[in-house]
Amino acid sequence: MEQNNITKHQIIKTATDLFAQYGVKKTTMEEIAENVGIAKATIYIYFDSKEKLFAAIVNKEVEEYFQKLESAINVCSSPEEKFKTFVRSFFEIIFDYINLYNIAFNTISEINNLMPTLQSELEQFYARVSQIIRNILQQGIADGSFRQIEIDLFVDTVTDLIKMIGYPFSPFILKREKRVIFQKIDLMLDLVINGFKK
Amino acid sequence: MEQNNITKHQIIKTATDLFAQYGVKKTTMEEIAENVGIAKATIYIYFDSKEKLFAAIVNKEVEEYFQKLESAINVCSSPEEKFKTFVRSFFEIIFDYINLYNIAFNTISEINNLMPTLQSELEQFYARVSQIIRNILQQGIADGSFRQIEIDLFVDTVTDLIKMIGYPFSPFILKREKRVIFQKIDLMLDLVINGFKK
DNA sequence: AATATGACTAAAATGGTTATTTGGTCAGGT
DNA sequence: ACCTGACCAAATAACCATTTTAGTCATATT
Repeated sequence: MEQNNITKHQIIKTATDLFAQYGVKKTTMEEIAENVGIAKATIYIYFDSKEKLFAAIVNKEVEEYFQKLESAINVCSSPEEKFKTFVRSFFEIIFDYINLYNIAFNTISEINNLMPTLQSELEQFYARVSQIIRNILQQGIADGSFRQIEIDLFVDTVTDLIKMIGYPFSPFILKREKRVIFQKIDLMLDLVINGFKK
Repeated sequence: MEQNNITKHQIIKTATDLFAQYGVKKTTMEEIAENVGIAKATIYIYFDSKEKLFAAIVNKEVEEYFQKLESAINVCSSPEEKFKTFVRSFFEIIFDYINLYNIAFNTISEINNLMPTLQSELEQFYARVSQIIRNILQQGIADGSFRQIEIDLFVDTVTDLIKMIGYPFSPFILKREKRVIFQKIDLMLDLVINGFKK
Protein backbone atom coordinates (compact mmCIF):
# COMPACT_ATOMS: atom_id res chain seq x y z
CA MET A 1 0.00 0.00 0.00
CA GLU A 2 1.38 3.38 -1.04
CA GLN A 3 1.40 6.43 1.20
CA ASN A 4 -1.55 7.65 -0.80
CA ASN A 5 -3.76 4.84 0.29
CA ILE A 6 -2.58 4.77 3.87
CA THR A 7 -3.75 8.36 4.35
CA LYS A 8 -7.01 7.68 2.57
CA HIS A 9 -7.53 4.60 4.67
CA GLN A 10 -6.85 6.52 7.86
CA ILE A 11 -9.32 9.21 6.89
CA ILE A 12 -12.00 6.62 6.29
CA LYS A 13 -11.25 4.82 9.52
CA THR A 14 -11.24 7.97 11.65
CA ALA A 15 -14.30 9.45 9.98
CA THR A 16 -16.16 6.18 10.37
CA ASP A 17 -15.65 6.26 14.12
CA LEU A 18 -16.43 9.95 14.50
CA PHE A 19 -19.55 9.79 12.34
CA ALA A 20 -20.70 6.74 14.26
CA GLN A 21 -20.14 8.43 17.58
CA TYR A 22 -21.33 11.97 16.94
CA GLY A 23 -23.33 11.76 13.74
CA VAL A 24 -22.46 13.27 10.38
CA LYS A 25 -23.65 16.75 11.15
CA LYS A 26 -21.85 17.16 14.46
CA THR A 27 -18.57 15.87 13.10
CA THR A 28 -16.53 18.56 11.35
CA MET A 29 -14.00 18.01 8.64
CA GLU A 30 -11.51 19.89 10.80
CA GLU A 31 -12.11 17.39 13.60
CA ILE A 32 -11.53 14.45 11.31
CA ALA A 33 -8.30 16.00 10.04
CA GLU A 34 -7.12 16.71 13.58
CA ASN A 35 -7.72 13.14 14.64
CA VAL A 36 -5.85 11.77 11.66
CA GLY A 37 -3.09 14.30 12.23
CA ILE A 38 -3.31 16.03 8.85
CA ALA A 39 -4.64 19.33 7.54
CA LYS A 40 -8.28 19.59 6.63
CA ALA A 41 -7.41 20.42 3.04
CA THR A 42 -5.74 17.05 2.68
CA ILE A 43 -9.05 15.28 3.05
CA TYR A 44 -10.25 17.10 -0.03
CA ILE A 45 -7.50 15.50 -2.06
CA TYR A 46 -9.19 12.16 -1.51
CA PHE A 47 -12.84 13.10 -1.16
CA ASP A 48 -14.74 15.77 -3.04
CA SER A 49 -17.02 16.63 -0.14
CA LYS A 50 -18.19 15.60 3.29
CA GLU A 51 -21.14 13.92 1.64
CA LYS A 52 -18.91 11.90 -0.69
CA LEU A 53 -16.76 10.88 2.26
CA PHE A 54 -19.79 9.66 4.13
CA ALA A 55 -21.10 7.89 1.03
CA ALA A 56 -17.76 6.10 0.66
CA ILE A 57 -17.94 4.96 4.27
CA VAL A 58 -21.50 3.72 3.96
CA ASN A 59 -20.59 1.98 0.73
CA LYS A 60 -17.75 0.17 2.41
CA GLU A 61 -19.97 -0.83 5.30
CA VAL A 62 -22.64 -2.09 2.92
CA GLU A 63 -20.19 -4.36 1.12
CA GLU A 64 -18.82 -5.81 4.33
CA TYR A 65 -22.32 -6.19 5.67
CA PHE A 66 -23.65 -8.22 2.74
CA GLN A 67 -20.52 -10.34 2.68
CA LYS A 68 -21.13 -11.37 6.30
CA LEU A 69 -24.87 -11.74 5.81
CA GLU A 70 -24.56 -13.88 2.73
CA SER A 71 -21.90 -16.15 4.17
CA ALA A 72 -24.10 -16.67 7.24
CA ILE A 73 -26.96 -17.70 4.97
CA ASN A 74 -24.80 -19.93 2.78
CA VAL A 75 -23.93 -22.13 5.73
CA CYS A 76 -27.59 -23.26 5.90
CA SER A 77 -29.04 -25.86 3.60
CA SER A 78 -32.84 -25.81 3.88
CA PRO A 79 -34.75 -22.70 2.80
CA GLU A 80 -36.40 -22.55 6.21
CA GLU A 81 -33.03 -22.48 7.96
CA LYS A 82 -31.84 -19.89 5.48
CA PHE A 83 -34.82 -17.68 6.18
CA LYS A 84 -34.38 -17.91 9.92
CA THR A 85 -30.69 -17.18 9.67
CA PHE A 86 -31.30 -14.32 7.29
CA VAL A 87 -33.69 -12.51 9.62
CA ARG A 88 -31.60 -13.04 12.73
CA SER A 89 -28.35 -12.12 11.03
CA PHE A 90 -29.87 -9.13 9.34
CA PHE A 91 -30.19 -7.49 12.74
CA GLU A 92 -27.21 -9.01 14.50
CA ILE A 93 -24.74 -7.93 11.87
CA ILE A 94 -26.11 -4.46 11.20
CA PHE A 95 -25.39 -3.37 14.77
CA ASP A 96 -21.69 -3.55 13.88
CA TYR A 97 -22.08 -1.03 11.09
CA ILE A 98 -23.45 2.01 12.81
CA ASN A 99 -23.35 4.38 9.86
CA LEU A 100 -25.20 1.91 7.69
CA TYR A 101 -27.53 1.20 10.58
CA ASN A 102 -28.27 4.90 10.92
CA ILE A 103 -29.29 5.37 7.34
CA ALA A 104 -31.00 1.98 7.01
CA PHE A 105 -33.33 2.78 9.87
CA ASN A 106 -33.39 6.54 9.51
CA THR A 107 -32.11 6.95 13.04
CA ILE A 108 -30.77 10.33 12.12
CA SER A 109 -33.51 11.88 10.09
CA GLU A 110 -31.21 14.75 9.16
CA ILE A 111 -29.29 12.42 6.92
CA ASN A 112 -32.17 12.11 4.52
CA ASN A 113 -32.84 15.83 4.50
CA LEU A 114 -29.24 16.86 4.20
CA MET A 115 -27.96 14.15 1.92
CA PRO A 116 -30.52 13.26 -0.72
CA THR A 117 -27.72 11.45 -2.55
CA LEU A 118 -27.88 8.69 0.03
CA GLN A 119 -31.49 7.96 -0.79
CA SER A 120 -30.48 5.89 -3.79
CA GLU A 121 -27.80 4.16 -1.70
CA LEU A 122 -30.56 3.21 0.73
CA GLU A 123 -32.88 2.00 -2.01
CA GLN A 124 -30.10 -0.16 -3.40
CA PHE A 125 -29.50 -1.58 0.05
CA TYR A 126 -33.10 -2.66 0.44
CA ALA A 127 -33.24 -3.89 -3.14
CA ARG A 128 -30.40 -6.26 -2.27
CA VAL A 129 -32.19 -7.33 0.89
CA SER A 130 -35.35 -7.98 -1.11
CA GLN A 131 -33.35 -10.05 -3.59
CA ILE A 132 -32.04 -12.25 -0.80
CA ILE A 133 -35.55 -12.78 0.52
CA ARG A 134 -36.79 -13.54 -2.99
CA ASN A 135 -34.10 -16.16 -3.58
CA ILE A 136 -34.79 -17.97 -0.33
CA LEU A 137 -38.51 -17.94 -0.93
CA GLN A 138 -38.29 -19.14 -4.52
CA GLN A 139 -36.08 -21.98 -3.37
CA GLY A 140 -38.59 -22.90 -0.68
CA ILE A 141 -41.51 -22.84 -3.07
CA ALA A 142 -39.55 -24.81 -5.66
CA ASP A 143 -38.67 -27.63 -3.28
CA GLY A 144 -42.22 -27.69 -1.96
CA SER A 145 -41.50 -26.68 1.62
CA PHE A 146 -43.21 -23.27 1.41
CA ARG A 147 -46.79 -22.40 0.48
CA GLN A 148 -47.28 -20.81 -2.90
CA ILE A 149 -47.77 -17.15 -2.04
CA GLU A 150 -47.78 -14.33 -4.57
CA ILE A 151 -44.05 -13.78 -4.49
CA ASP A 152 -43.79 -10.04 -5.25
CA LEU A 153 -46.22 -9.04 -2.53
CA PHE A 154 -44.59 -11.46 -0.15
CA VAL A 155 -41.08 -10.14 -0.74
CA ASP A 156 -42.34 -6.57 -0.39
CA THR A 157 -44.17 -7.34 2.82
CA VAL A 158 -41.28 -9.15 4.46
CA THR A 159 -38.94 -6.33 3.46
CA ASP A 160 -41.34 -3.86 5.05
CA LEU A 161 -41.59 -5.97 8.19
CA ILE A 162 -37.83 -5.95 8.52
CA LYS A 163 -37.70 -2.20 8.07
CA MET A 164 -40.41 -1.80 10.67
CA ILE A 165 -38.77 -4.05 13.19
CA GLY A 166 -35.53 -2.20 12.88
CA TYR A 167 -37.09 1.16 12.84
CA PRO A 168 -35.64 2.51 16.02
CA PHE A 169 -37.16 5.89 16.50
CA SER A 170 -39.91 4.09 18.26
CA PRO A 171 -39.16 4.04 21.94
CA PHE A 172 -40.62 0.57 22.34
CA ILE A 173 -37.81 -1.31 20.69
CA LEU A 174 -34.63 0.64 21.28
CA LYS A 175 -35.02 0.93 25.01
CA ARG A 176 -35.21 -2.77 25.55
CA GLU A 177 -32.17 -4.95 25.80
CA LYS A 178 -31.10 -6.91 22.79
CA ARG A 179 -32.05 -10.19 24.44
CA VAL A 180 -35.71 -9.21 24.56
CA ILE A 181 -35.62 -7.85 21.04
CA PHE A 182 -34.20 -11.06 19.65
CA GLN A 183 -36.63 -13.14 21.65
CA LYS A 184 -39.42 -11.31 19.88
CA ILE A 185 -37.78 -11.50 16.51
CA ASP A 186 -37.56 -15.25 16.98
CA LEU A 187 -41.24 -15.48 17.82
CA MET A 188 -42.17 -13.32 14.84
CA LEU A 189 -40.09 -15.64 12.69
CA ASP A 190 -41.82 -18.67 14.13
CA LEU A 191 -45.20 -17.08 13.52
CA VAL A 192 -44.44 -16.06 9.97
CA ILE A 193 -43.05 -19.50 9.17
CA ASN A 194 -45.49 -21.73 11.00
CA GLY A 195 -48.47 -19.52 11.80
CA PHE A 196 -50.25 -19.67 15.13
CA LYS A 197 -53.13 -21.69 13.80
CA LYS A 198 -53.06 -25.33 14.73
CA MET B 1 -78.02 19.12 28.95
CA GLU B 2 -77.44 22.29 30.97
CA GLN B 3 -75.75 25.40 29.61
CA ASN B 4 -72.69 24.29 31.51
CA ASN B 5 -72.26 21.19 29.48
CA ILE B 6 -73.15 22.76 26.17
CA THR B 7 -70.23 25.18 26.45
CA LYS B 8 -67.90 22.44 27.61
CA HIS B 9 -69.03 20.26 24.76
CA GLN B 10 -68.48 23.03 22.23
CA ILE B 11 -64.98 23.66 23.54
CA ILE B 12 -64.12 19.99 23.17
CA LYS B 13 -65.61 19.79 19.71
CA THR B 14 -63.86 22.91 18.41
CA ALA B 15 -60.55 22.05 20.03
CA THR B 16 -60.71 18.52 18.66
CA ASP B 17 -60.96 19.83 15.13
CA LEU B 18 -58.31 22.52 15.56
CA PHE B 19 -55.83 20.17 17.26
CA ALA B 20 -56.43 17.60 14.54
CA GLN B 21 -55.87 20.14 11.80
CA TYR B 22 -53.00 22.22 13.16
CA GLY B 23 -51.54 20.16 15.98
CA VAL B 24 -51.60 20.96 19.68
CA LYS B 25 -48.71 23.36 19.63
CA LYS B 26 -49.88 25.52 16.74
CA THR B 27 -53.41 25.82 18.11
CA THR B 28 -53.76 28.62 20.66
CA MET B 29 -56.29 28.80 23.44
CA GLU B 30 -57.33 32.18 22.10
CA GLU B 31 -58.05 30.60 18.74
CA ILE B 32 -60.20 27.91 20.29
CA ALA B 33 -62.14 30.52 22.27
CA GLU B 34 -62.64 32.66 19.17
CA ASN B 35 -63.99 29.73 17.21
CA VAL B 36 -66.39 28.80 19.97
CA GLY B 37 -67.36 32.44 20.38
CA ILE B 38 -66.38 32.83 24.04
CA ALA B 39 -63.56 34.47 25.97
CA LYS B 40 -60.35 32.57 26.47
CA ALA B 41 -60.74 32.70 30.25
CA THR B 42 -63.97 30.77 29.97
CA ILE B 43 -62.10 27.71 28.77
CA TYR B 44 -60.20 27.71 32.04
CA ILE B 45 -63.47 27.31 33.95
CA TYR B 46 -63.81 23.87 32.40
CA PHE B 47 -60.20 22.82 31.85
CA ASP B 48 -57.24 23.52 34.08
CA SER B 49 -54.77 23.78 31.24
CA LYS B 50 -54.23 23.21 27.55
CA GLU B 51 -52.71 19.86 28.43
CA LYS B 52 -55.76 18.80 30.43
CA LEU B 53 -58.01 19.89 27.57
CA PHE B 54 -56.04 17.80 25.14
CA ALA B 55 -56.02 14.87 27.55
CA ALA B 56 -59.81 15.10 27.84
CA ILE B 57 -60.11 15.02 24.06
CA VAL B 58 -57.81 12.05 23.69
CA ASN B 59 -59.68 10.30 26.47
CA LYS B 60 -62.97 10.81 24.70
CA GLU B 61 -61.51 9.56 21.44
CA VAL B 62 -60.09 6.50 23.17
CA GLU B 63 -63.47 5.55 24.60
CA GLU B 64 -65.22 5.95 21.27
CA TYR B 65 -62.42 4.08 19.57
CA PHE B 66 -62.59 1.02 21.78
CA GLN B 67 -66.36 0.99 21.60
CA LYS B 68 -66.21 0.74 17.81
CA LEU B 69 -63.31 -1.71 17.86
CA GLU B 70 -64.93 -4.03 20.34
CA SER B 71 -68.29 -4.05 18.64
CA ALA B 72 -66.57 -4.89 15.36
CA ILE B 73 -64.87 -7.84 17.05
CA ASN B 74 -68.01 -9.00 18.82
CA VAL B 75 -69.76 -9.57 15.51
CA CYS B 76 -67.31 -12.38 14.76
CA SER B 77 -67.66 -15.83 16.24
CA SER B 78 -64.44 -17.79 15.67
CA PRO B 79 -61.21 -16.60 17.30
CA GLU B 80 -59.54 -16.54 13.89
CA GLU B 81 -62.20 -14.22 12.50
CA LYS B 82 -61.93 -12.10 15.62
CA PHE B 83 -58.20 -11.77 15.23
CA LYS B 84 -58.45 -10.82 11.58
CA THR B 85 -61.16 -8.27 12.31
CA PHE B 86 -59.24 -6.89 15.24
CA VAL B 87 -56.12 -6.16 13.22
CA ARG B 88 -57.94 -4.69 10.25
CA SER B 89 -60.28 -2.60 12.41
CA PHE B 90 -57.47 -1.43 14.63
CA PHE B 91 -56.10 0.55 11.71
CA GLU B 92 -59.30 1.39 9.89
CA ILE B 93 -60.97 2.93 12.92
CA ILE B 94 -57.99 4.82 14.26
CA PHE B 95 -57.80 6.99 11.17
CA ASP B 96 -61.07 8.60 12.30
CA TYR B 97 -59.54 9.74 15.58
CA ILE B 98 -56.68 11.91 14.53
CA ASN B 99 -55.63 13.12 17.97
CA LEU B 100 -55.50 9.57 19.27
CA TYR B 101 -53.78 8.48 16.10
CA ASN B 102 -51.15 11.16 16.58
CA ILE B 103 -50.22 10.09 20.07
CA ALA B 104 -50.65 6.35 19.42
CA PHE B 105 -48.12 6.46 16.63
CA ASN B 106 -46.08 9.39 17.83
CA THR B 107 -46.73 11.28 14.64
CA ILE B 108 -46.08 14.50 16.46
CA SER B 109 -43.03 13.84 18.51
CA GLU B 110 -43.46 17.15 20.31
CA ILE B 111 -46.42 15.71 22.12
CA ASN B 112 -44.27 13.34 24.06
CA ASN B 113 -41.73 16.01 24.89
CA LEU B 114 -44.23 18.68 25.79
CA MET B 115 -46.85 16.54 27.47
CA PRO B 116 -45.29 13.80 29.54
CA THR B 117 -48.69 13.37 31.17
CA LEU B 118 -49.96 11.71 28.02
CA GLN B 119 -47.39 8.96 28.31
CA SER B 120 -49.52 7.10 30.82
CA GLU B 121 -52.60 7.65 28.65
CA LEU B 122 -50.69 6.01 25.83
CA GLU B 123 -49.58 3.10 27.97
CA GLN B 124 -53.15 2.53 29.07
CA PHE B 125 -54.26 2.56 25.46
CA TYR B 126 -51.81 -0.16 24.50
CA ALA B 127 -52.58 -2.10 27.66
CA ARG B 128 -56.19 -2.27 26.52
CA VAL B 129 -55.08 -3.32 23.05
CA SER B 130 -52.95 -6.05 24.58
CA GLN B 131 -55.89 -7.22 26.62
CA ILE B 132 -58.01 -7.61 23.51
CA ILE B 133 -55.30 -9.63 21.83
CA ARG B 134 -54.91 -11.76 24.93
CA ASN B 135 -58.63 -12.55 25.10
CA ILE B 136 -58.81 -13.58 21.47
CA LEU B 137 -55.73 -15.74 21.77
CA GLN B 138 -56.82 -17.45 24.96
CA GLN B 139 -60.14 -18.24 23.35
CA GLY B 140 -58.37 -19.71 20.31
CA ILE B 141 -56.06 -21.82 22.44
CA ALA B 142 -58.95 -22.95 24.64
CA ASP B 143 -61.06 -24.15 21.74
CA GLY B 144 -58.07 -25.83 20.15
CA SER B 145 -57.88 -23.76 16.98
CA PHE B 146 -54.60 -22.01 17.85
CA ARG B 147 -51.20 -23.49 18.66
CA GLN B 148 -50.16 -23.30 22.27
CA ILE B 149 -47.71 -20.43 22.28
CA GLU B 150 -46.32 -18.77 25.40
CA ILE B 151 -49.09 -16.25 25.76
CA ASP B 152 -47.31 -13.30 27.41
CA LEU B 153 -44.56 -13.17 24.83
CA PHE B 154 -47.09 -13.64 22.07
CA VAL B 155 -49.33 -10.81 23.24
CA ASP B 156 -46.33 -8.55 23.64
CA THR B 157 -44.99 -9.38 20.22
CA VAL B 158 -48.28 -8.87 18.43
CA THR B 159 -48.76 -5.56 20.25
CA ASP B 160 -45.30 -4.51 19.10
CA LEU B 161 -46.03 -5.57 15.55
CA ILE B 162 -49.13 -3.42 15.52
CA LYS B 163 -47.23 -0.45 16.86
CA MET B 164 -44.58 -0.99 14.24
CA ILE B 165 -47.01 -1.27 11.36
CA GLY B 166 -48.75 1.92 12.37
CA TYR B 167 -45.60 3.75 13.13
CA PRO B 168 -45.83 6.39 10.51
CA PHE B 169 -42.66 8.35 10.75
CA SER B 170 -41.23 5.77 8.43
CA PRO B 171 -41.57 7.02 4.90
CA PHE B 172 -42.24 3.55 3.57
CA ILE B 173 -45.72 3.24 4.93
CA LEU B 174 -47.21 6.71 5.02
CA LYS B 175 -46.42 7.55 1.44
CA ARG B 176 -48.32 4.63 0.06
CA GLU B 177 -52.04 4.63 -0.46
CA LYS B 178 -54.25 2.92 2.05
CA ARG B 179 -55.12 0.18 -0.42
CA VAL B 180 -51.52 -1.00 -0.57
CA ILE B 181 -51.11 -0.72 3.18
CA PHE B 182 -54.16 -2.87 3.85
CA GLN B 183 -53.10 -5.37 1.19
CA LYS B 184 -49.91 -5.85 3.15
CA ILE B 185 -51.64 -5.94 6.49
CA ASP B 186 -53.84 -8.71 5.13
CA LEU B 187 -50.82 -10.70 3.98
CA MET B 188 -49.08 -10.20 7.33
CA LEU B 189 -52.24 -11.45 8.99
CA ASP B 190 -52.34 -14.48 6.72
CA LEU B 191 -48.70 -15.20 7.43
CA VAL B 192 -49.03 -14.82 11.18
CA ILE B 193 -52.14 -17.00 11.23
CA ASN B 194 -51.18 -19.69 8.76
CA GLY B 195 -47.43 -19.37 8.30
CA PHE B 196 -45.80 -19.66 4.92
CA LYS B 197 -44.59 -23.18 5.50
CA LYS B 198 -46.60 -25.84 3.75
C1' DA C 1 -74.11 30.97 43.34
C1' DA C 2 -72.64 29.83 38.84
C1' DT C 3 -70.92 31.39 34.68
C1' DA C 4 -68.46 34.58 31.96
C1' DT C 5 -65.17 38.29 30.86
C1' DG C 6 -61.47 41.86 29.89
C1' DA C 7 -57.32 43.33 31.74
C1' DC C 8 -53.03 41.58 33.32
C1' DT C 9 -48.43 38.92 33.92
C1' DA C 10 -44.64 35.94 33.40
C1' DA C 11 -42.71 32.95 30.29
C1' DA C 12 -42.05 31.39 25.79
C1' DA C 13 -41.90 32.04 20.86
C1' DT C 14 -40.48 34.95 17.02
C1' DG C 15 -37.82 38.06 14.08
C1' DG C 16 -33.92 40.23 12.90
C1' DT C 17 -29.02 41.37 13.47
C1' DT C 18 -24.31 40.32 14.41
C1' DA C 19 -20.48 37.09 15.52
C1' DT C 20 -18.60 32.54 14.90
C1' DT C 21 -18.04 28.11 12.70
C1' DT C 22 -17.66 25.24 8.95
C1' DG C 23 -17.38 23.17 4.22
C1' DG C 24 -14.76 23.89 0.54
C1' DT C 25 -10.84 26.37 -2.55
C1' DC C 26 -6.27 27.67 -3.90
C1' DA C 27 -1.60 29.37 -4.35
C1' DG C 28 2.44 27.95 -2.78
C1' DG C 29 5.79 24.71 0.15
C1' DT C 30 8.38 20.33 0.76
C1' DA D 1 3.05 13.96 -6.00
C1' DC D 2 1.49 15.07 -1.69
C1' DC D 3 0.38 18.27 1.67
C1' DT D 4 -0.57 22.75 3.93
C1' DG D 5 -1.95 27.42 5.92
C1' DA D 6 -4.49 31.22 4.60
C1' DC D 7 -8.70 32.42 2.75
C1' DC D 8 -13.84 32.89 1.38
C1' DA D 9 -18.80 32.37 1.18
C1' DA D 10 -22.39 30.26 3.33
C1' DA D 11 -24.37 28.14 7.15
C1' DT D 12 -24.95 28.23 12.10
C1' DA D 13 -25.11 30.05 16.68
C1' DA D 14 -25.62 33.84 19.89
C1' DC D 15 -27.79 37.74 21.02
C1' DC D 16 -31.37 41.00 21.91
C1' DA D 17 -35.92 43.44 21.14
C1' DT D 18 -40.58 42.52 20.27
C1' DT D 19 -44.69 39.93 20.17
C1' DT D 20 -47.51 35.83 21.46
C1' DT D 21 -49.36 32.87 24.49
C1' DA D 22 -50.78 30.05 28.60
C1' DG D 23 -52.63 30.93 32.63
C1' DT D 24 -54.61 34.30 36.68
C1' DC D 25 -57.78 37.42 38.85
C1' DA D 26 -60.87 40.95 40.16
C1' DT D 27 -65.10 42.20 38.57
C1' DA D 28 -69.58 41.77 35.92
C1' DT D 29 -73.70 39.38 34.52
C1' DT D 30 -77.35 36.11 34.94
